Amino acid sequence: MAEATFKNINTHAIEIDSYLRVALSVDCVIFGFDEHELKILLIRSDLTEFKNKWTLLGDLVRPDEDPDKAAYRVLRDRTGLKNVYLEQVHTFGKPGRHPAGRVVTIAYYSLVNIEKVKLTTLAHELHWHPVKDIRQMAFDHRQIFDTCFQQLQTAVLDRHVGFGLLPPKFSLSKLQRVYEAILGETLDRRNFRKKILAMDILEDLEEIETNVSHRPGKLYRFKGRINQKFC
Amino acid sequence: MAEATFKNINTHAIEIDSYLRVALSVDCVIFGFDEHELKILLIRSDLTEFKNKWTLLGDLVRPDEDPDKAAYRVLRDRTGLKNVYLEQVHTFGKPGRHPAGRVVTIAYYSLVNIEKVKLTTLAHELHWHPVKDIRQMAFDHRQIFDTCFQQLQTAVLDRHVGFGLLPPKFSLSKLQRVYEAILGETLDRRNFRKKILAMDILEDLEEIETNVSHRPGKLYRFKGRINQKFC
DNA sequence: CCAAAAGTGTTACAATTACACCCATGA
DNA sequence: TCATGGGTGTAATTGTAACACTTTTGG
Repeated sequence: MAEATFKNINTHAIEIDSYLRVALSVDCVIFGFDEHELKILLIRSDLTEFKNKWTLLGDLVRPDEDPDKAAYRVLRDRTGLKNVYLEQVHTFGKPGRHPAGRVVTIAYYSLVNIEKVKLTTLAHELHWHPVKDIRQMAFDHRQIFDTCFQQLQTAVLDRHVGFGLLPPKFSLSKLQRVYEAILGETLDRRNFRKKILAMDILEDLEEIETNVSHRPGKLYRFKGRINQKFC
Repeated sequence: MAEATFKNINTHAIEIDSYLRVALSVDCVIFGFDEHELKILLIRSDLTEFKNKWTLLGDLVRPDEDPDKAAYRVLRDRTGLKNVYLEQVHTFGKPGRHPAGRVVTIAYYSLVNIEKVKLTTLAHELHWHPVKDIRQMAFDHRQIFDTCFQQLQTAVLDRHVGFGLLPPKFSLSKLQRVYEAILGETLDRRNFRKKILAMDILEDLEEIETNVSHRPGKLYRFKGRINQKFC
């Protein structure tokens, strides 16, 4: 079992043979919030193994590209957006997970303001899918989605990342709907407002909604960054 | 910017050129608990760039090896242990992080019962370091350690993973010392006991400590698995 | 004036914190 | 008998959960 010494990459200068290398990709679960519903952005695969199955947006990480940057690149290319919330979640690397050979993928989720997303191309039926309708997906993407969605549910309570799904100005009701969509449960309006306002993370813009056929809500802005992980 | 279509690995059958491949490693932050202190297992690097700096235990992931399995392999080879708590934390892949070229590493932390660890070889001064003494490390290993330690601090409260550091039978005081060592703060004894016992995750073994020069504590066993992620 | 959603406080309950004395053992 | 850590309960505080009516707007 244990030999006298281990030669490895942390302790010794070692040649990394080509056969030891793997392809590295990033896959992004891009969440958007459409009035009342959480959605993710998907395209169809053309691979014979997964013909017509839905897949996440991803790409190979380029030589000398930081994986985080690669994920931002995918987002920018697909949504036109630059300043979005992005968080690395988990790396999936089971052998056989990809028909093209050994492809290890780093999964990210990101939160975008869906109104700002201009889908510049609808190639491969790129479009938004309600989270509640997600069934089978290509590769292990269903598992990746599940992991990312769980992470989002934790993060919205712990770190209040939900603001990433909203425009800069929003009413408390919109914010509540975001929390409800992510958590999949309804929340008490008074308790929600109390809690959020007590956190002192919102700035009252002294403005109200317009063109709503009911009493307009006050508008707020999220103070500071959602967390340190912006690009 | 956005082209009409993107050819990528999720949608098209693509040749993965060799230059797109990277070396993939795993690095393990192996935590042990030595009476009153949290420690991690480190060795010294021989690489000229990091001569005599401390490094985590890691290795290249083998062709067709599941990264999780690779992490278990590293643990088994270095500690002789098989059934340990292991959790993937984050993947670090900044270009330039490793002098051998493009090496992307998946970081794990693991929790072992330090009494069971027989360091079969002391090559490269393999030994336990108090967490509080950790300073500089080779590569980006200091950052990896910080990330894993933070994760552990969250996990011990959320998922009570701390049991992984203890032998099967332990007293409540030992358990409390584990929590205190991980969190870096002292806890109230009565409140701690109340909380842990209320969770109904401990089995009273109807045994007591022996050979202690004070009133012996009752021994308990952790019911069920720490979480689903055992090997 | 009707429909729709905004705004607002109080009370009950649960969880957390703070805190001090006696007990069992080995030396 | 002394030193050491084990074992135990209660009261105060804080946080969470439940709950209903009035207001403002557009149609």
